[in-house]
Amino acid sequence: MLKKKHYAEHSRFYVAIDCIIFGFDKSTLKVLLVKRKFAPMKGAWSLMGGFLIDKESLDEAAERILFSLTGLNNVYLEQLNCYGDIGRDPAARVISVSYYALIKTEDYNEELGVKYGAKWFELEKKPDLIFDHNIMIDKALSRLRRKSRSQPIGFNLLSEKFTIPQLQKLYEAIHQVQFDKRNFRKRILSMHFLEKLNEKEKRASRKGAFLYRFDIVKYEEAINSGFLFEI
Amino acid sequence: MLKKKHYAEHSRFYVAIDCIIFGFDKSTLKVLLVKRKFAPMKGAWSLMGGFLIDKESLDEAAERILFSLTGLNNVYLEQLNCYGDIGRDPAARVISVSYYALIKTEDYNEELGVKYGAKWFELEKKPDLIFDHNIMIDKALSRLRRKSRSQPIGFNLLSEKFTIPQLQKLYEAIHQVQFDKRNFRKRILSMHFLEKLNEKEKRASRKGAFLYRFDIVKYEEAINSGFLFEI
DNA sequence: CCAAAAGTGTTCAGCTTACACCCATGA
DNA sequence: TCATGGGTGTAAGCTGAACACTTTTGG
Repeated sequence: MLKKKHYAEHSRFYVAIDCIIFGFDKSTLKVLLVKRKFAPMKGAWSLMGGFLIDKESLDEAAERILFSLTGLNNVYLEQLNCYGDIGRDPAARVISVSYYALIKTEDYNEELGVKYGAKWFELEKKPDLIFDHNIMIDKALSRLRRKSRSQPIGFNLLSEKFTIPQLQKLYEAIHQVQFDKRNFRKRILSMHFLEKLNEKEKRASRKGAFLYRFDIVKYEEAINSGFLFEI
Repeated sequence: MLKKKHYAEHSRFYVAIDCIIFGFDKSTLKVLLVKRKFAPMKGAWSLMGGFLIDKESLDEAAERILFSLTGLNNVYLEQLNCYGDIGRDPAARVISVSYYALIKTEDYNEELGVKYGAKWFELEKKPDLIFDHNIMIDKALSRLRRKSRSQPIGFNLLSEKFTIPQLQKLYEAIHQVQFDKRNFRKRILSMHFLEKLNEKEKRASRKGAFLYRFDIVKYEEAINSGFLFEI
């Protein structure tokens, strides 16, 4: 069998997945980190990760690893980069594929994370991480910033129902800028894919703010008729 | 040794690199494909690829593989995605990392490519490729389109010296749109990082067009003082 | 002298930005 | 009644898009 011989000549490598898990809490963007449970760098802060197994694709591996920490399925999850420098993991040659996830912090079950020593960190206050995980987070943040401007992925970080001020705070946290609230509301509502509900959120103010819902059907319709999302 | 045990439990995988090599020829964007030399799918068209070896990083592997086909070093090369679906290569489980390269077709040595059966294809006229290589090209093209609008990577596809009409044709080929030549020239020259030379390119017209050179120093200066490249 | 590509300014519309005051409510 | 955040409209400046004629020169 020529083909088997051709493949068999080559080396094989451990392949791992590392997940950058973003969450949003009132007004700050956070990342979920875990305490590493085995050597090398045991006890250090790291991204949640795990090794690829034979019976799953990369995307499936990322879903499995995300689920094992958060208990969440059907989460926004996107592949980022592949890291393969020779010494990146001092214990063995490991090729690692990074994914980032956007989750609703309210859905995240604190209890489950305990066994991994998981903790949310504001991005500016995160500890130094093992290997190239700091770089992974930097790149994930760049991607989130870029992509959230041209695609409505930010909604994955909010609850189903949210107010316009909450949405504005989210974009301000992601992009580290301040927006004028009149202009922001005008821009977002002019896109006509937020459905206004007859409910108010009253935790943040005495007056209360109307709740909205992202209407994916209207969004798709708009996109198909040439509309461009842009924040 | 606990750590060794932990790693050794896991499977290892073949890791490959596939290169999407873009070139630009007068007015069309092209991709360089090769005839596959071994089973499975022997004789079919594919991207240039190769297996990762122990002593090199992913980037080094991509450089080596690109060099083996084109004889070129110091080429614009950027990692794209990682492909790991279970059946993507029917012969074995292979995790493949795609890279795209932007080369100057004038530098490419036709002779070297012969041994791989390499051939340039216009994107619309390319044959069907093996495995997921068609998807890899689609994604590479999306990335090239997006990135060439906000970063001056397009110049990697032109010779050192080029005319404004050549540059315009390049952007028209990448983005599949027509630009108004007055607006295009105005926009590109207002950025002040093209150096006008005292030479004319006279192959394309009787009048001849002035040659320009991309001045990376001026470009960096502009970027550092807040300028945003945008086409 | 003519064909073929290079080169050159201005105008208008639409979008982005800046900006200040009233409203509703719980404590 | 007052403090707090929610909600609203308009004007000015700027940017992007549309548009036509002259220049050069080899054949």
